[in-house]
Amino acid sequence: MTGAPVIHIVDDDASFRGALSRLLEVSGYAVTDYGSANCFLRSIESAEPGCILLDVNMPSVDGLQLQEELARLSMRWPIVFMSGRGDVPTSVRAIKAGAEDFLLKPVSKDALLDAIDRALARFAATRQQQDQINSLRSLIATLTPRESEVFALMVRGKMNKQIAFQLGTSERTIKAHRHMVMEKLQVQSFAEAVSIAEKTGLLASPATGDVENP
Amino acid sequence: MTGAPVIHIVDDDASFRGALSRLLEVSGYAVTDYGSANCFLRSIESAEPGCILLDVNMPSVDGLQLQEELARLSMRWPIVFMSGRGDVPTSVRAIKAGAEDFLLKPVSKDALLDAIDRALARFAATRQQQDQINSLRSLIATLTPRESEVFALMVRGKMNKQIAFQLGTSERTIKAHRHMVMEKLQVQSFAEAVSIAEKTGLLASPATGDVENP
DNA sequence: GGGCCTATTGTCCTTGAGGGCAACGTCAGG
DNA sequence: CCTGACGTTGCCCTCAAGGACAATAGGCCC
Repeated sequence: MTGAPVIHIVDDDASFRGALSRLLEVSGYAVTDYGSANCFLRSIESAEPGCILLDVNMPSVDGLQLQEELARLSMRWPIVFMSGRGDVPTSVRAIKAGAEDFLLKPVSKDALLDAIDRALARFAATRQQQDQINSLRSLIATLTPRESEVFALMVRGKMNKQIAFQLGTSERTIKAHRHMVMEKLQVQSFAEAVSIAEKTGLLASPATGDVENP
Repeated sequence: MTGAPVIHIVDDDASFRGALSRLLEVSGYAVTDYGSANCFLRSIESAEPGCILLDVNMPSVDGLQLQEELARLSMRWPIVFMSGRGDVPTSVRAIKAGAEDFLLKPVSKDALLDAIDRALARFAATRQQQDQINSLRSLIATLTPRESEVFALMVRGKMNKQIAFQLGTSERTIKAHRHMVMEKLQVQSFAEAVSIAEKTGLLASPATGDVENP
């Protein structure tokens, strides 16, 4: 099922959509197509991840609006726009919003395949690093509230005794929590723990009620 | 001198350039202007940092070429393009290469000031984080070659004895180097050292001849 | 040759981190 | 009422990290 990434075509012109589908399929891509933005949005939950070939001018919800909606849903799949009468402001807006490319109809086959390749490459790269962050976050999610507090303080370089004081408990307890943190995060060294905190943005957030070390 | 950021106008049309300069000056900006891309490139070393208002269509070196050249020089100042007869592919290329905006002549005053404000805001944000990275890198630059090796290994969670073995020296020596590293990086805790390594991309680079810990 | 920096190393001692073992109290579920 | 997860803590022991004090050796500049 989740083998190769899928190319999702969204265009209200059925004949164009069909032609495009066939073109991409013979080029070896997996393709699905939708006649409208709403149609795509409805099936988005079950859709295979991949990139989107999106027509700008569509009735009801146009391409840019769909792009906005996807951003709101945190669906950051790469988008390649296609437009018949492309104007500069529209293309600028699309690209600034993160579109991979903005092609003018009639679309040259080479340009299209090139854009799709770049989109898929970006997709792969993004997904890989996103997966990594997510797996780290899921590890962190297994920490109990108390362990999270200890984690946040230890990766800021606080000593056990300082953490104990700040949390109003004993050093031995902190050691116990710390042990659990290392175990749950599946790291062997303190350095790795700090690295995880850094990658997941934990160190960027404000120190929770930090008291400067005397 | 280095007070407010400067807006650098690059356009071959002298009258347009003049009008733009006056407009921006009365709006309270510091402005310099250049009649060609080469003219700008010649004075770039001594130029005040800021953003660039760049005409696309110029003889000899056009706006996009200047953008490329600046990227090659790692001059990542925000660029606002202006073009008389803007076409979609050109604008797409400019934005994809990182331009802040792409405006069509005649440029509306509001749109221009808005784009400039965004460009300057981005400039400030970028510069701030860049300055932070640079100051960290300059700290790292004070490390001797040997200290750098030790630093790279310690932030990967290696124990002193492992580092000593790998570098063919004694544990005591590593302790001495480690001490110097902490001092030169001006950090009190090991966690901060790891954090610096992470921020400066040191942890992303391949482990130098890493030997797995038995 | 003398002075200074870098790298190196040793010994001794202190402190911090971490683990083993054992135990206690609370609170939510079953 | 029993169980299990969570938070808690004491005692003791080991090992790693770090500082103090001291010393050696190679290079480089004056």
